[in-house]
Amino acid sequence: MSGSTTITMRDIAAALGVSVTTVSRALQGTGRISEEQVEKIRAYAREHNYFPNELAGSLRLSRRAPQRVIGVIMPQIAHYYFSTILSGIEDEASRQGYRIMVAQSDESYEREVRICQSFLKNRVCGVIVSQAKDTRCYDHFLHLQQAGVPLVFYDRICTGLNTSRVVVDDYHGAFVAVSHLVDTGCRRVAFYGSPMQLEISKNRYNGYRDALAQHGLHADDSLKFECDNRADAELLTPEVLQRADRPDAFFAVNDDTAIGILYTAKRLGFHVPADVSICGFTNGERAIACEPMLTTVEQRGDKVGREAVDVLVAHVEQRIPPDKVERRVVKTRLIVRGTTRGE
Amino acid sequence: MSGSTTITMRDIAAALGVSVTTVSRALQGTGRISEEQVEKIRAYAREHNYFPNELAGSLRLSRRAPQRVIGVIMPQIAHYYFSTILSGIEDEASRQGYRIMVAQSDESYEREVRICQSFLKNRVCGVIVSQAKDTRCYDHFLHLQQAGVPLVFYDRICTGLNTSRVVVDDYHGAFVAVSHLVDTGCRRVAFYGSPMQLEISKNRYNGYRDALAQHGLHADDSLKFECDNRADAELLTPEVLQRADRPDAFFAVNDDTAIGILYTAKRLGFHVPADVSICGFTNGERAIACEPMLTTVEQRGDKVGREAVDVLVAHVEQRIPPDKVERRVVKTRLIVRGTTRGE
DNA sequence: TTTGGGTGCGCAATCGTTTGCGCGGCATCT
DNA sequence: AGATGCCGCGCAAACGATTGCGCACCCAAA
Repeated sequence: MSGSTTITMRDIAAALGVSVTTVSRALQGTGRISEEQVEKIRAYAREHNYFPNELAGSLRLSRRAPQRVIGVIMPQIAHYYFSTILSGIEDEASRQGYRIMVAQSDESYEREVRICQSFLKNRVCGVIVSQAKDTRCYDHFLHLQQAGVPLVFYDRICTGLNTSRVVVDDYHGAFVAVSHLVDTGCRRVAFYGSPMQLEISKNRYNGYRDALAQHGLHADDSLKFECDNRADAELLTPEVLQRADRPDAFFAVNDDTAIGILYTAKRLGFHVPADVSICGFTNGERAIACEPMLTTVEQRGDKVGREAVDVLVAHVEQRIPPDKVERRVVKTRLIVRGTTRGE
Repeated sequence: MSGSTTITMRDIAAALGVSVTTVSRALQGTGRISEEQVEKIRAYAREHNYFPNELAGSLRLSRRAPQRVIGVIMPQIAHYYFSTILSGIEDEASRQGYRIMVAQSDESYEREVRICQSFLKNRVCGVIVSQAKDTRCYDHFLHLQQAGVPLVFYDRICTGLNTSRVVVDDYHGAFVAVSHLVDTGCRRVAFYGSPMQLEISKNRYNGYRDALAQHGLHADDSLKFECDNRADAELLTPEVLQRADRPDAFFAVNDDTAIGILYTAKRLGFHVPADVSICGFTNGERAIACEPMLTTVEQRGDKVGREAVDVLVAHVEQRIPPDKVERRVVKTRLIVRGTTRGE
């Protein structure tokens, strides 16, 4: 076969001596066409593996029904949490008959803007986005909205814009985790978090603080640190553990940081969890690769992705009006393992 | 603004009292239009943030130039190696001016077929795919080829089809890893691999066997096991280590399995690497989360992704004819860490 | 005054599909 | 026999953008 491009309805019509209209109606079963013709046309189409050109359809209907493609923007793809979210997005989108177009911003504002433009050009029907760290201006998101493209944020919410969003229950996750630490005998719990501008960090700190308060303890500011990766944790932890008023537990903003604390503590001769308890956040692959395995707050990325698609599709299909914002919260769950004492 | 859909050239033309043709030429700078008009039209377009409808363009040019969207099929997205590949794909595609449409087959043949159909409907210009484990029939891939859509396989190559492909150098990776084990004093190296139907497994086994042979050792069949995940490794390893002729080293097909061996060995009282050396394959997140850290063969997913896009785009842009297959191999590299003895 | 060339712009067709409307033929009812 | 209704099908417009062709105008040269 040298004919390398897909055939069109016109080709079928010509071959069978009927009009394009008849072919169209025969293929989609609408309209009054004789059984005989329908059979013949469908057979021919199957034979030459005809596929309708969605572009043409979407173009024609562009005013009424947009094409079923969702744009997805992520700061990075090769990252445990984001890749589980993406998996959830793909799964749910697929289930609802949508395809996804994916792009990573790489934490760059410029790339984010360019991605939005290309999504607009490609006529996606909606966009699911977690914004880049250095995004301060929201015009590109506004343009999408003005063009009638619904927007749903996840994980990193855009504080400057009031749109639908899906997040995990950071406050509750932190609250339960820290409660567990205190319940198992810890009295001085250190907090290793990201910069406080981030919603996530703020919420987790509040959960931490309130859990302590509920148990009659207070959050000691000298135990609150800005540290959210393993390398920094390995630099910071020795001095923290060598203080006279050293903590007997650590609550870290992610598993990576927690593992940095874990190995540093072990290297310094502390026993985990006998001397020091540690709790992370995420429950990624690493959490069960370390020794002892990490107690951590499970954050179901796949559910976040699914919910995001669900909200977005509801907007696209006008079951939720554009101006109404929907906020969904995915529950977190504490997974107790070896870095904290059993109850 | 209640006008929620993007404006078209017709809108601009109407507003400014010129023809659509003029607008088109003014915007893309082609044709003889007065400076004055060009300015006016561009200003208006910018003002109302006009974006060309790519669908219309692609439709018009469908016979000549396809739209710049690449379809990507993965068995699963939430997986370390695949997500790094996807990241590489996105990066390179973006750099070359393409967007990607991503779908996961979830290892299901039926889903794979449906994905191919929807890619055909959406008129992607090419497809990058790693096939599902239970795919035996290749018709859906053939349909893509017949429709003139170039195909590039990565990781899991389709043995029934002679297409362009990108793989990592499994043989060499295994050869170097096993050589390292022997060089550091190991004499009986066990092989934990996937079923031998898979190319990957076959190649890694051959590298293992030849490395032993080169050092005057021979591959003992009683040390070859079908075991490629942590749970199985934890079940299998105790009996292997309690044999009289037990191995003094393990070469595993992935990090997950290697970590299963590592912790099982430690639990049984063996010292790693003094008594038992272990080497994995992938160099994922887990490799540095375990203790001691894992010696492993680095497999650069991002490079695989980049190369795949590069080959595909060359096909799409006809720099490589459709019938010529291009095979690219991405180099692997041994990363020596704590589970093997230093040299 | 005619010819010629250049400039600024519009007409209309094209891509592949869907769909409102209408046309001719046949059967049925009055 | 004339009126009515249904059946099977085709015409043509529409979606948004691009482009070959040609029209009208102006200015200069003959």
